[in-house]
Amino acid sequence: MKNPEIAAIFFEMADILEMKNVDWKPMAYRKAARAIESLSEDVEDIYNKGGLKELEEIPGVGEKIAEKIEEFLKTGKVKGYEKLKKSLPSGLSALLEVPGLGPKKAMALYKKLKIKNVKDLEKAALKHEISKLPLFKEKTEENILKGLEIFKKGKERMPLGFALPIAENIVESLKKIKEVEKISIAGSLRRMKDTVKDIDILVAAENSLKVINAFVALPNVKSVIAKGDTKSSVLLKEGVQCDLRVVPLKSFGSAMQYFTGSKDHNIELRKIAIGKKLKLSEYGIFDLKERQVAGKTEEEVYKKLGLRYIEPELRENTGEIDAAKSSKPAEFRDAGNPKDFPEKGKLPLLVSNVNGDLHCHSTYSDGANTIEEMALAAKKIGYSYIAITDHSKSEKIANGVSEERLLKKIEEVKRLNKKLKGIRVLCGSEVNILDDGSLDYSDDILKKLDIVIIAVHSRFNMPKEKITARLVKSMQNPYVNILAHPTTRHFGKREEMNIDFDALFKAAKENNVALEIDCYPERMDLRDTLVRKAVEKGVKISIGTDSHSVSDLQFMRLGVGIARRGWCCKKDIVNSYSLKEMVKWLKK
DNA sequence: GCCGTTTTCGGCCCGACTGTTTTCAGTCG
Repeated sequence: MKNPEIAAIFFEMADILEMKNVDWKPMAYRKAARAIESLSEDVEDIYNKGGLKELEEIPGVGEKIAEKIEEFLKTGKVKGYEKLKKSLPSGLSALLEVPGLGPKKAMALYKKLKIKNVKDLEKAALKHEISKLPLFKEKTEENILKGLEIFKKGKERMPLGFALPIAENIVESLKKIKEVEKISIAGSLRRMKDTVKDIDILVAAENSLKVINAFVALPNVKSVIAKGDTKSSVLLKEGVQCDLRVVPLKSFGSAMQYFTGSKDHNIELRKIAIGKKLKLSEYGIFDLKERQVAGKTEEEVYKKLGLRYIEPELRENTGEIDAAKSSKPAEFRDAGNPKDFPEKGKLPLLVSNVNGDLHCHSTYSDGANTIEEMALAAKKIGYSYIAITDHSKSEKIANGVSEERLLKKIEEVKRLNKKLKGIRVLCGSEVNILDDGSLDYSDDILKKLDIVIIAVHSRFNMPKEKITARLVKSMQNPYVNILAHPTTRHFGKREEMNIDFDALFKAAKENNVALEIDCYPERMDLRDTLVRKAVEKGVKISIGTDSHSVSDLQFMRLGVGIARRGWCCKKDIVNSYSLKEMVKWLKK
């Protein structure tokens, strides 16, 4: 997968061009980079399929950028990029990643103080050399030091599952202020992106200053980055930045729309507004005479632009705006006709909840709670069923279950199902996929289980053909129901395995094996864009929490968010089935 | 450099905060 590498080149080209004071090109390169970054398909596959023409189908990629991609794929280099890089010292463009430093200041620092990288910058700031410059005073120097702190901390994005509770706590605290009329999480957090750079919170209030003052005084605020009349940014002790914005109630809808993003989605909406001789901003939709014609609710904003309401998870400018132009209501994806859905010009009616959890551990392997405790917790959530899928025998480090203990577990689950009312325990296992694609238990054992999940837990770095063949073979076993965390990525630890996804999806469909969205915050695997591709091909998805304790069961909402970002309807998600439908599906 | 139901040329989203300024440039989201 060369997409991240290619996107990085274009991002850096944009940075360098910006420092050289070139207009518009940086914007163009960044737009293309963002588009390439969020593609589910490998750019190389796209090129092999249809050459330059096919590359130009990527939004933001035109003739010139397509040629550069071709050049990279053929030679591993982009001459234009090498030339740009040589024109400035290496490391200089990294200065732009320091909050508060943009192209202008970075260039001035380079020219006047020969600051070539982040290290030089820190040295100069600590020696108070920067404040001696004409354009930079003490305050600027202080801010650069603050920016350096954020730069060091904020290099990695925070997983959604960590950021969401932090944001919810802040919302709960601010709700107690009587001036707060409305409050909501916005930004990529509201769009349920798997990782976030910061936390955005929006408040409707007349007296904005009271709210801002309360915000910066919250106990988990480490330092204040900016504080104005309607807007403030702070660094939280948890190591993530949090932005608060306060608007009047009459603008709350358009502000929600604006601060939810994504950036590309918003730009498209503003273009639509201009086409209708309107202006869209966070304060509302305005006509030529600056009269507000919409903005109190988000629904109103989309309606005024001639669009159906678009769920936050879909707002990535990847076809949702065209789909929302249709007069047709959103619809369930038709499971019998996957090729044509979602029908062009139609929004999907997104999945919103599930009936059970199909990936959980108990004290039989490495879980913290007994099967009964897990079952009762699932019942409390309102589920109809829960699958207890402990590790198989070769997963020694996680107390993998021997055949003998597995037979005992089957008996225990039978007893429990007689005792428990209102929840059905499915006895299963998360079975290791061995190097050659065979499974860790014999078929004789597997057929005794209610549900079989399979997963890779070793040898992640096989070449593409080998890992793909391994996965395909494992899915061909007739007792297998779900492939868990298909790519085995782990934020900050492990990249996705090198898989031929077309082959994977084909095998999943042919063998009626669901692909899992593992909800563990560091995994979130399968990722959103691949989920979308999978369901477009008619592959079923299972959302599993991979719970190792009762409290982990709450991760389900994270996986549901990813499913929604993957345009999943109820019919695409196997654990939205009723117990009866589930039992039928498990029989294959 | 990209893009087109006003355009193949001439546009390119819009507004807040900060610092060093007496009206604005730079940066951010």
